Amino acid sequence: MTHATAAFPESRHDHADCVERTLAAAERICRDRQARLTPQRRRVLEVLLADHVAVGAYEIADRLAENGRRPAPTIIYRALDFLIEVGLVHRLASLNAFIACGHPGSAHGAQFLICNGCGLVAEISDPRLAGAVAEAARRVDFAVLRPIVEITGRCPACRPGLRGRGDA
Amino acid sequence: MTHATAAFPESRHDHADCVERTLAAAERICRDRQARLTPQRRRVLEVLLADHVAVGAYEIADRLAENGRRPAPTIIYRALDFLIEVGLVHRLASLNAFIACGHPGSAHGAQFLICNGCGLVAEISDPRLAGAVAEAARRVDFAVLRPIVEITGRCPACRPGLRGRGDA
DNA sequence: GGCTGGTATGTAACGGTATAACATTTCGAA
DNA sequence: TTCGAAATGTTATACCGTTACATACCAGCC
Ligand SMILES: [Zn+2]
Ligand SMILES: [Zn+2]
Ligand SMILES: [Zn+2]
Ligand SMILES: [Zn+2]
Repeated sequence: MTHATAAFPESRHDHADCVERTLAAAERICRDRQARLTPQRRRVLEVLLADHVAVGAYEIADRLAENGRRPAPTIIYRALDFLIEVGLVHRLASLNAFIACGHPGSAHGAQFLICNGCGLVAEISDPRLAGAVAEAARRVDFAVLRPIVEITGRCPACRPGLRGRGDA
Repeated sequence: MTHATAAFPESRHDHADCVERTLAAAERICRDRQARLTPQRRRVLEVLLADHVAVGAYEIADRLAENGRRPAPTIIYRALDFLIEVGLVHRLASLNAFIACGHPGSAHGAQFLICNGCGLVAEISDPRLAGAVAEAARRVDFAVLRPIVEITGRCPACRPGLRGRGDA
């Protein structure tokens, strides 16, 4: 099992590198799109990259306040709109919160596993799940525009009876 | 194609009967559970049954205001909590709104197709889709508690190039 | 009947989420 | 340099949902 495919980032994964690579990708994606990753927008993205947990807009404002003035909600929402538009951030409807995209750049259907123990959010892109959604819609002649799949539950680390995965 | 299995209620379906049967089922379900379907709660359910569209809590209050005083939000939310608890109502996270359950009584995983043209919401209970969710979670060792599947799109009636379904 | 405790309803205030409307600044291209 | 578009800033407001506490209703029991 490689790190890249693990749905839940291991606690020991090199998060500094994780952040750095995502920011580099963000810069590249925005350049390619001729979209401007301004300092504001970048700061919002950095907040979301700080950990693999969904963060609300007001919480983002609070964190940005730590070095400077607290931006008004509208500032945050505009930055988020931009980041979502270019595919760097996803909104989690069930949490009213936002999270950095786990694999930006490639067009992808995303589904989310949300741990209600530690708050970790895993973004998966499961073609079979996406296919099942498409198929269910097709069966009733429904044209899909925006499929939302958000699964709340418990991540492996937050289960009491946690046993090894057999690869240790 | 029978009415009972059509995901999107045909405009010509006998909605009065649809409401009546659901209310009867609601009475029975509450009796079985020794839960009290009080007039308040029943009125909220009736608002949600008025059509197959999701309704927000404040909108429910507005509609109840038409015959009497407008109940405070907390009244509405308490009724909704009750109705959700006994399985008569679902909450749609992506709309911050509520809808009457399409097939109350039987335990069922539900997925929702939400038309952004007419607002109609179809509740489906697709075992293959539910299975795909369970399988995707299992693959990453995630214990599912509450799977949310809400698919926004266009219902057959709201598509411009609508062609017959072959059964007309 | 009258107590009593649990359930349901009523009321007021508040907190969290998101947008509207409008002013100002920044930036890149002509 | 001028100009228009994009981005940011400011204020106010709308919408969604909860907290805290008071009151009313409805058993079962004395
Ligand atoms: Zn993504
Ligand atoms: Zn966890
Ligand atoms: Zn109906
Ligand atoms: Zn429609």
